[in-house]
Amino acid sequence: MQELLSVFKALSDETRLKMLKIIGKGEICVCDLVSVLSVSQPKISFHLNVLKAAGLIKDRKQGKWVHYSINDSDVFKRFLMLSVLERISDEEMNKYLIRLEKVLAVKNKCCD
Amino acid sequence: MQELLSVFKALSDETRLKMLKIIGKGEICVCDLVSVLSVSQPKISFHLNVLKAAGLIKDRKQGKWVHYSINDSDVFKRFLMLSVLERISDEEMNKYLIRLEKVLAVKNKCCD
DNA sequence: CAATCATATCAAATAATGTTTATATAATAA
DNA sequence: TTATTATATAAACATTATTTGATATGATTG
Repeated sequence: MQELLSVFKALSDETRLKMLKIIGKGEICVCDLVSVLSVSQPKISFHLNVLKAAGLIKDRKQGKWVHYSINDSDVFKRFLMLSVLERISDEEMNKYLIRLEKVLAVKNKCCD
Repeated sequence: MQELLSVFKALSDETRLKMLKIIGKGEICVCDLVSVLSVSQPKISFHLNVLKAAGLIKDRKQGKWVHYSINDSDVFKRFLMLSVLERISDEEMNKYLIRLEKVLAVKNKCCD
């Protein structure tokens, strides 16, 4: 039951759902998440930890950077997340998705 | 997004998951939930409220009693709950399920 | 009607989570 | 090696959620 609880707790926060929505678009590093969502870096790190502890995302270290992506090793969690992301309209994420586009376009600034 | 959050928040508490597991066995009144889970009545009422506000359960008043049951009007929520209940082993619920049997057997004590 | 029972609600106490600010670490670049 | 960059962590603080104990409400029974 505790593992299940950790997954629901991880999904019980607006910032984390937004983060998942962004991470769901593709692997992304911490600094890019920070600028896309424009929240403080320690805050992002804190929430990344919660999501990772719940097994929803995984990380990959590369030099100074840490890239996070959806952890698809567990079918139930993956299904849960996808059905969730589907339920968050792109409309209410628009602001962030636009910034994501920009960040991905200017990929030289960070993470490469 | 807020509605989705309310569902996950509702599912983020051990007492509430246990309650859902019991309610999932069939409609049950507050006093029976209290004795099956042996937690205080205001606590049960509080959590019933959270579950109901999230649209996971519904109530039915009958005289002094209020009977709660799974709200199956929303397919996604229902699916979510069922897949959750499936993941909580009957083993870790055994203690409560035994008490539930007893309560249902002596149905005259309460709720009829 | 008075007493009792089932449930809800409220305020206060407590516990759990999230946020901020400052600092640490580890990799890289100068 | 020193400076810089990306990320993590820790301590203090703020916010939110849960629990408790007391009381209210509304139905029922005697």
